[in-house]
Amino acid sequence: MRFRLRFAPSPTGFLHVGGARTALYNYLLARSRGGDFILRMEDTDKSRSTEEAIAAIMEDLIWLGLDWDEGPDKGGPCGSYRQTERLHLYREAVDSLLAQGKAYRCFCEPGQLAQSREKAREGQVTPRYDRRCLGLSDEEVSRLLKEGRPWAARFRVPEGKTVVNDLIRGDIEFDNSTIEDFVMQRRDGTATYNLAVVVDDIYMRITHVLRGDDHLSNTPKQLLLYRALGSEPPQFAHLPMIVGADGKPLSKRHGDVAVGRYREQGFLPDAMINFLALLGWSLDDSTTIISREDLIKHFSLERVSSKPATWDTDKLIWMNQQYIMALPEERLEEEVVFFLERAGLIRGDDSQARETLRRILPLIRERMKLLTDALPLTAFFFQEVSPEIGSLDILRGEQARRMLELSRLKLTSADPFVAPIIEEVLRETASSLNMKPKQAFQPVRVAVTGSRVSPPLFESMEILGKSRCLARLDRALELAEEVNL
RNA sequence: GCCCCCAUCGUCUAGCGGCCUAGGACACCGCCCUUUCAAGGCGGCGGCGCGGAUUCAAAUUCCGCUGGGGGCACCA
Repeated sequence: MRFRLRFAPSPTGFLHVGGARTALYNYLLARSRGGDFILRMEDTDKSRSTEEAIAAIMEDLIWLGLDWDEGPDKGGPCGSYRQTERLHLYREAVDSLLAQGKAYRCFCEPGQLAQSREKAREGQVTPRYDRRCLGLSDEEVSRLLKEGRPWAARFRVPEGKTVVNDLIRGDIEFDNSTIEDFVMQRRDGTATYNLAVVVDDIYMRITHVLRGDDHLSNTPKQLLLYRALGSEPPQFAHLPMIVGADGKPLSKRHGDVAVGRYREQGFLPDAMINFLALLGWSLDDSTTIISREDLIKHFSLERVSSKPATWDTDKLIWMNQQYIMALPEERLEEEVVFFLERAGLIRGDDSQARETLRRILPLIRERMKLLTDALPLTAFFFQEVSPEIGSLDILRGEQARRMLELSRLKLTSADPFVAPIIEEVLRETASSLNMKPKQAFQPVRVAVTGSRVSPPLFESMEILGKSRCLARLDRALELAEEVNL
């Protein structure tokens, strides 16, 4: 049997990291078994679903490298991949269930139902539909229908027990008496989530459903529906939720939850995938960095944890740094150019700037945790600097002034103006002034880079070039004058 | 109130009865290297929620408790 899995988000917002992990696990299982990965939009909630959200979700999935075989944008053999375009299928299912007596029409007013539900809650009683419309006679039903009274279709939950055979948790038994006759079709004729997923998954021949834990208690309802519709249900696996530090489901309160936000902050998709994969799954007792290929090769449900995982941005950051350090030169350049260009520091088609950047990259790559870290580390190459407020005091004092003055003078005759020579000159200067290297180089660093934290000084100076270095030393000298007043 | 899930260092986890004086990674703290910051090296801190039971032997099995979470919609 060919594995067919799907990711079915409701397009009411951006792709959430939890959703991304669900998508990833579905993707990995499909790919590891040579199956299909399908994208389907659960947009039956018309009031909250938007086209922008559909586009945004697809964009984020593409960024993550989770490509699908069938989906709203590329179609496929199983009809439309948006629920709003499959309404007729749900209607047919309801009609058939109605005809078989496995479902019935409910004419109750939603408002009234909500009211009695409230009352039940207050009375600390389990709220459940009282099946009052199940008792309606055929005559009454046709009379109400003739009157044009709106109705919803409820599924008639049979007696007995329903067991969910979860691939991660094992068998979970539910007593059907704890399940109410749920609505499958609203009075406006649209299908409800439980009906729509089941019909779609049957129709799309989905073999495995991997989804969040929060759907576990919906599963028996869906199992009942499969049975009533005469279909073999897929295999289910409920993934533990991703939670915040307080153990509550991850939400905006905990920080960024939108995949797009991580992209903007300079995270690499590969790092994100690696991190997400390990949030609930492990290969063995020691693997932390694992490639997509290996993920596909080794992913299995048996090694998925059943315990909720806490989102840990620190670990994601560390992982991102690992990926930045391992990125091939050209790739790193591309990624960094994107951010530098966006910040207005360079133009992507400026070949001279690109050349400079290529020389800087080796100096900064192990200093970057995020791609955006390249900005403060490279800005001084592309624009004039004025020492930050916090660094001004480095220029203060007689020692600093003399170091700047002397090195300015000696550097004039440094030829060629390359790192080893620059270093030699500066070290000699420092020792002639009886200064420790650390103490002596900081003023120079601030003068040249504008900051007390920078890429390696001598190499940076070489790349910057002699004239600009001398000019910056001059400026710093002037500044030092002012600071000392 | 009812149903369901979960429980190893602060965090992600390994562990599927003896290999565990519980292993790895992140974070944290030292030290080394060092022109700043990183990177790197070395070392350290730190955990089986509690109580029963089974067994020669339990982190590992069973039961109870406690704690956390999810669900109980004409939302998905």
